Amino acid sequence: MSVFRRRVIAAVRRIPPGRVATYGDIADLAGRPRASRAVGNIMRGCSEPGTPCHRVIGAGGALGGYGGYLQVKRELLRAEGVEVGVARVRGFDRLRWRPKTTRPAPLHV
DNA sequence: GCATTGACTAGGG
DNA sequence: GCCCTAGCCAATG
Repeated sequence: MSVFRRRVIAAVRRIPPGRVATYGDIADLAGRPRASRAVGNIMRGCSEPGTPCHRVIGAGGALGGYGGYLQVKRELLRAEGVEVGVARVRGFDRLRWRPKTTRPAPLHV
């Protein structure tokens, strides 16, 4: 267990329900803005329990890989109120979790 | 300890 | 608007 890894997990757990964050965002929270790939590598298989890895998506609203669990990920996001297309998150820019701004709710649709 | 891989990102064609 | 290439970082073999 590396420090970076635990920080990544902590960042993911900080994502509020109904919100999503990109690997780059998680990496930034972990202190490595360019470690987006490493973030995905760490979450390989969602090692840590209680970690809403389904809220972690790719840049531009792309769900990313997630193997065959892509369907599950989409269902989980939809269950939280996040509209997900075939392979893209709708309103991603609105639902994107911003730790610095921490918007409680999306403004003007 | 070195080399390869991987749920990625941004830029160019 | 989609596909390919280059870059970056950590984990794994």
